[in-house]
Amino acid sequence: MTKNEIADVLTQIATLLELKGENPFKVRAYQTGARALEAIEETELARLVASDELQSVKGIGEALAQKIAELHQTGRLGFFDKLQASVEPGLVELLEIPGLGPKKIRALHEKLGIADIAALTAACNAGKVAELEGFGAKTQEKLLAGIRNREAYGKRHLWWDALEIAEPIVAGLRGLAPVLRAEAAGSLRRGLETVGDLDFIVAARDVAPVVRWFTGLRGVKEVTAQGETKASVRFESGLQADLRIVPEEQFAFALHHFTGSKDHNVQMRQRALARGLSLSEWGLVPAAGEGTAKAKAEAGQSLPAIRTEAELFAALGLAFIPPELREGLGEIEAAEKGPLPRLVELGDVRGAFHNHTTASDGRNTLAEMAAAAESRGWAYLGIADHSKSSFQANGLSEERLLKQVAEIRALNASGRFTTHLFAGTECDILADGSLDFDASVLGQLDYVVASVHNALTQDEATMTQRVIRAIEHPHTTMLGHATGRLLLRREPSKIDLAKVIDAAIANRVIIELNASPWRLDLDWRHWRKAAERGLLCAINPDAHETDGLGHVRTGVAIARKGGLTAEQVLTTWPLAKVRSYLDARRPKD
DNA sequence: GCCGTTTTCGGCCCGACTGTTTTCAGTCG
Repeated sequence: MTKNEIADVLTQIATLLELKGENPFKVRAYQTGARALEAIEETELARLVASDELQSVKGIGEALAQKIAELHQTGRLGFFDKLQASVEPGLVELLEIPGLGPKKIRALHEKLGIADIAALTAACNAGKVAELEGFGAKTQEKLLAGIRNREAYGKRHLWWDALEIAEPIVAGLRGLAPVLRAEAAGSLRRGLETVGDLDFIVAARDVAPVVRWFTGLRGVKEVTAQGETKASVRFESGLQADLRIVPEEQFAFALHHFTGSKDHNVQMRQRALARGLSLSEWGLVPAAGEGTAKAKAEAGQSLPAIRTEAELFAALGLAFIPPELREGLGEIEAAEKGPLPRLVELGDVRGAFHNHTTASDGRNTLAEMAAAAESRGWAYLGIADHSKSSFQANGLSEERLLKQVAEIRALNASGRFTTHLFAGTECDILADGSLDFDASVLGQLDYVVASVHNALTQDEATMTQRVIRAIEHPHTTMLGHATGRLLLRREPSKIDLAKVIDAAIANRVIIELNASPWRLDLDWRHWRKAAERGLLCAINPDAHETDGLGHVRTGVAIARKGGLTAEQVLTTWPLAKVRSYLDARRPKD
C-alpha cells in the first residue's frame, strides 16, 4: 500500500474507534499518526519500514509502527477488518450531519436502533428523536435540516471563488465605524486550494452593529449562530461564514488561532506549554496557577502586549511563519532555526508563459492579451495556443502557428507594447509521448509548453512513460498541468510524479504551476522538495481571456504554500535573464 | 495510543455556542 492509502486506513480506524466510544486520546493518536505518515516521502517510508525505524517518527509508536508496516507490506490489517465488521457502515455516514458527533450517534443507535440516514430521517419525522434524553424538538428539526442540505453544506469551494466573496466582506467590515482591524482567516488565508468556509476576525469598539451588518449581508440564507463574540451565517450557495469579534488587544491571537491550521495550532500550544505558557485565541499567559487562559488574559496577566502575529511567534522563540506554511508540516521546527526564506509575492511576477488567444480557444486577440499584460506592468507575455491535435480547442496547424509567430515578431518590432511577447505553443503530448509538431516547427518558437489533453485514463506506467518521453524531447521547455486534475470535478491522472520530477530536473525542463483556480497543478505539496532538488517553476495562468491573467494570484498563493522563493520561479525573473535562459535551452542545430 | 528539561504514569490545546438543562454535555473549530 502507498503511504496515502495507509494514512486513509489509520484515519478510518480513528473514526470507527470514535463511534465505538473509545478513549478520545487514542482516537487522536491514530489521526496524528495518519498526518505524520502523509508528511513522509514514499521512498522514505519504504526505508523506515525496511529498517524497522518507523518509531523514530514523532507520533508513531510501537502499535502504529506495527500496523503501518503490516499495511505497507501486505496491504491488509486484521485489526482493521475486525473493527470494520463490528461497526454498522451507516453510522459513519451519520457523522457528516452537522450537530451529530459520536456520542449522539451512539445514543441514537442504542436507544432507537438507528444505523443510517434513512432510519434517522424516519425517526425524526415520527417525533421519536425529540423524546430521547439529551435531545429535544430543536435538535430534531436541526437534524432534518442538516440531512436535507447535506450535499450543499458539505461542498468545498475553489479558493478563487471564496476569495471573490470574502474580499468585499473584508472591505465592508473595515468601512464600519466601530471596526479597528479586520482580516479573513482560515484556509482562505492559508491559500489552501479549496475552502470549506470563511472566517472573518474583527477588532471592534462595539459588537452589535458589526454583527447586524454581517448577518444582514446580501445572499445570507440563515443565521446559524449568534453570540457575544461570534456570528455564523449560511449563504444561499451553501457557503458558511463565521465572524469573530474581539477586543483589539486580542486581535493577533484570534487571527492566528482562526487562521490555523488545526495541526499548527496544536503544535504551537504544545510549544507554549513546554515553556510554562498557555496559548489560546485570547492570549499567551502563564500556564501555572488557577484559572483559564481567558481569565488570566482578562486579568492582565498576558505577556508584554502582543499586537502582531510576528510578536506572537517571537514570544515563543520563533521566526514569523507566513500563513500559507501553517499546516503543521515542520514549519515550526524550521522557524525555530531562524528566519524563513522570503516567499514569492504577487509583486514579484513579471510575466507568464501559458496563455491562449482567439487563434485557438481563447476569447481575446493577441493584441488584447498583450495590452492586458502591459496594463499589469508585465515585462513579457508568452503566447501558447493549442496544437493541431486539440481539435476541440481549435488547435493550430503548422501553417497557422507560423503565421502567429510572424504576427508576434511584427508586434514586438512595432514597439506598440512595452511588454515583450514570446512565441510558443501548448503542444499536445500524444498518447505515445511524442509531440504534436515536428522539431522543424518547434525550432522556430521561443519555447514549448508540452501538455497532455487526451487519453487521460492511461494506466500509471504508460502515462508516466508518456510524459517522461515528452520531457526528454529536446524542444520541450516546460511541462503543462502535470496531472490534469480539475479540483472538485476530475481526479488527477495516474502518474508517478516522483519519476516525472526526476526526469524534469535531469533534462532541465520546467514544470509549470498552472494557476487556473480549477487546476493548481502541480499540487503545492510537491514543490518545496522538488525545488530544493533543482526543479524550476513557472507560474502560468493558462489564461483564456484577459481577466484570466489575474489568476496568477492563485498561483502565487499556491507557490507560497509550496515554500517557493522568487528565484525558484522563472516568471519572476527579469526579461533579459528569461531571454538568455530560453536561448541557452534551445537545442543546437 | 503516544510521550517525557516537571512525569515511564498520567497527562494529552482551548474556548464558544447550543440545547437541554437548572449546572452541563456535546459539538465544533
